[in-house]
Amino acid sequence: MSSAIAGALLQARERGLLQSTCFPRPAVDFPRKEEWGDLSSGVAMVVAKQENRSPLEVAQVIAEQLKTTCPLVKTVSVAPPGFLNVTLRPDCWFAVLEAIERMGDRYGHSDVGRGQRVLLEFVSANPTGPLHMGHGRGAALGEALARLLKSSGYAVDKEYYINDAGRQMKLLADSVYARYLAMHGRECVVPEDGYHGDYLKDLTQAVVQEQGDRLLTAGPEDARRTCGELAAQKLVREIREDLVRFGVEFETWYSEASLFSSGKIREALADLEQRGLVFAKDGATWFRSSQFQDEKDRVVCKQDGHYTYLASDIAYHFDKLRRGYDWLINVWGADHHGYVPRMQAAIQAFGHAKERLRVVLVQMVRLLRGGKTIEMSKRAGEFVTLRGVVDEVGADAAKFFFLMRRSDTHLEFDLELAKQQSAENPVYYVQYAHARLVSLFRTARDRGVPVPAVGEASLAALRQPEEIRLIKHLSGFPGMLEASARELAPHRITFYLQELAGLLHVFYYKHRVLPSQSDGVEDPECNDRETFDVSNESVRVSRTVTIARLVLLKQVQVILRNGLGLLGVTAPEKM
RNA sequence: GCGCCUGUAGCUCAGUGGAUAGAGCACUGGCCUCCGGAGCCAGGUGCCGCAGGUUCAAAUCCUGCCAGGCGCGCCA
Repeated sequence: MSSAIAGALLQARERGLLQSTCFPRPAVDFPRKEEWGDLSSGVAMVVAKQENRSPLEVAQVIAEQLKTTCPLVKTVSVAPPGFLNVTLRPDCWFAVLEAIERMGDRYGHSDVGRGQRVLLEFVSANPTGPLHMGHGRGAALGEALARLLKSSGYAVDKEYYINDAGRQMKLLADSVYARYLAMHGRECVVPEDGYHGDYLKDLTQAVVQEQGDRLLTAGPEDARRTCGELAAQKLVREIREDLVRFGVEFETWYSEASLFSSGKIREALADLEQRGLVFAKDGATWFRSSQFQDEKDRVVCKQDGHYTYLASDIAYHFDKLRRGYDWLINVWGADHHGYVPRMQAAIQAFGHAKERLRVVLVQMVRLLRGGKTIEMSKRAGEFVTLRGVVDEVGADAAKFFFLMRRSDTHLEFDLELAKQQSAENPVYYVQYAHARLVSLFRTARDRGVPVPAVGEASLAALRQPEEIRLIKHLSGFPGMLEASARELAPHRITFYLQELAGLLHVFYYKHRVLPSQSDGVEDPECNDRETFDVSNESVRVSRTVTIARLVLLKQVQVILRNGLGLLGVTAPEKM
C-alpha cells in the first residue's frame, strides 16, 4: 500500500497536480478505530508542507489518484487534519486466509535473516546452586528468541556458558569440602561468604557416595579441588535437567574453565596486544577499552597473575566470532548492564562493529502468592527455584508469564494466578481458545461436516464484523513477528495471542458455526443467510456459512498454534 | 558524584512521531435446552512524573529537573 500511495503521488505530479520533485516514503499503518478504514497514512501532511498547501487539499489529490490506480482499494476518504483512510476490497482479506492455508506453520515466517548465523547465549548461571526465577525468565526469553529468530530466517545456535572458573567456584569447593569434613566428624567451618543452602547437603552426600572417606587422607588441596569439581558437575547436570523439564535445551554447553586449559585466553590477549590494545600498569595487565566507548580501561590480568572475569569473557567472545557467527546475542541480568560497553569494546577491538553483539537485559522477577510477595534471600540460600515453580504451575504457564512483559521491566509473577484455570489467567485464556477450536473440528467430523480447503469455500459469506476483525488480526501476524524479531521482544507475541483469543471467543459466542442438530435438514430459505434470534430460540446457519466459518477458524487455529509454538508453549488439543 | 533502566487508569502493564491514549485484573450488574460458560455482554477511570524545546503533529525525539531500581572492583 505504501508503494501504491507513492505511485499515486508520482502520478499526481505527472498530471501537474503536485509540484515537489521528491516525496517521502509514505508511512502506512493500521488505524486505531475501525471507522477509519483498514489502513491509513499521514503522508499528505508531510507533503503539504513542501507543497505549501493545506494538508486536506493534498490528501484529496492523493485520494483521487489512488482510487483510479490501485485495484485493491475500495474507498479512500480524507479525514482532518489530513489523514488518508483506505478501505480495501474484501477479497484482500480473503487472500489472507489462502495465504495461511498455503503456508501453514510457516505463515508469518520470513527470510530477513538470510541464513545468517546467530549465537544466542542465555541463562549461563554459575554452577553454584539450582536455577531460580530470574534464570527462568532468561531461559524462557532465550528459547522464545531462538524460535522467533529462526522463524525470521536466521540460523540460531543456543549456548550455555558455564562459569566454572574463578572465585565463586572456589567458594563452592570450600563450602562442600567443609561439609565433607564435618560429615566425617572433623572440625571445620564453612566460609562465611560461601554457600549455605540446603542443597549443599545433597551435594556433599553425593561426594561422599562417590569418594567415601578417601578424601580425608588426600592432601587438602586435592580434596578441595575434587569436592569442587564433583559438586559443579552435579549442579550442571541438575541445571540441565531443570531446563529440560522447562522445555529449554541448548546446542552447546561452553565451559569457562576450558578457556584456561586450551590457552584461548592467552591467545585472545595476544591478539589484542598485537593490535596495541593491551598495556601494563601497576603490576597488572590492562585492556585499553577506553579507546572505544567504555569509560575507562579495564584490568584483564591481576597483580597476582590471575586473569579477571573480563579476560575469559573477551576470549569467549573472540571465540564466538571465530566460530563464524554473524551476530552474537546475550541475555543478561539487568544488573550486568554496566558490563555491556566493555564487552562491545572487546568486539570492536577485534575489528568488528559493536552492533554485532546485542545484549538483551532481563529485569528481576518479583514472586507473589495470592498478591503477597515471597521474600527471597540468596545469601541464606533461601530462594524459590525454577524447578519448584515449574512443578507447581507447569512449564507452559511459567513460560507464558515470563514472556508477558517487556524483558527490561520488573515482572510480577503470581503463583496463584498462574495456576488458576480461568479467564483471569492469560495462558489458559489463549490455550482454551485453541482447545475449543480443536473440539469444534472434532464435533464437525463426528457430525459428518467436512472442513474444506479455502478454495472450495465461498468466503464472501464472511461478512459479520466479528469475522472480518478476526481476519484482519490474522493479517497482522507477520508484521507483528517481524517487529518482535527486530526488537528482540517476544512479549509482543503474548499480547497478540491474547487479542486473537479474545476476538475468537467473541465471535464464537455470537455466531454459530455448525448447523444446529435439531435443524437436521438444510433449510433452503435460509441459504446464505444467518438468523440468530435468542428470543425465538432459532439458530440457523446455511451450509455456505458453515463452510466459510470452518475455513476461517482453521486458520485461526493455525495462528494460535504458531504463536504459542514460538513462545515454547504447547497448544493443547484438550484441557 | 557519574552512567544505564523505569515512571501511562485503583493494581499489573501495552502503546513502529499521528486522529478522542488502550488491554487485562479488580469492582458492579446481566447472559448457559444446541459447536467446550476455562466463555460472553454492559457499566468509568487518566495534568501519559514535572518543566521547557524540536515538529503541521510528541506518551513517543532533545534538554533540564523529580521519584524509584540497578550499576560504577586488580569480584563474578
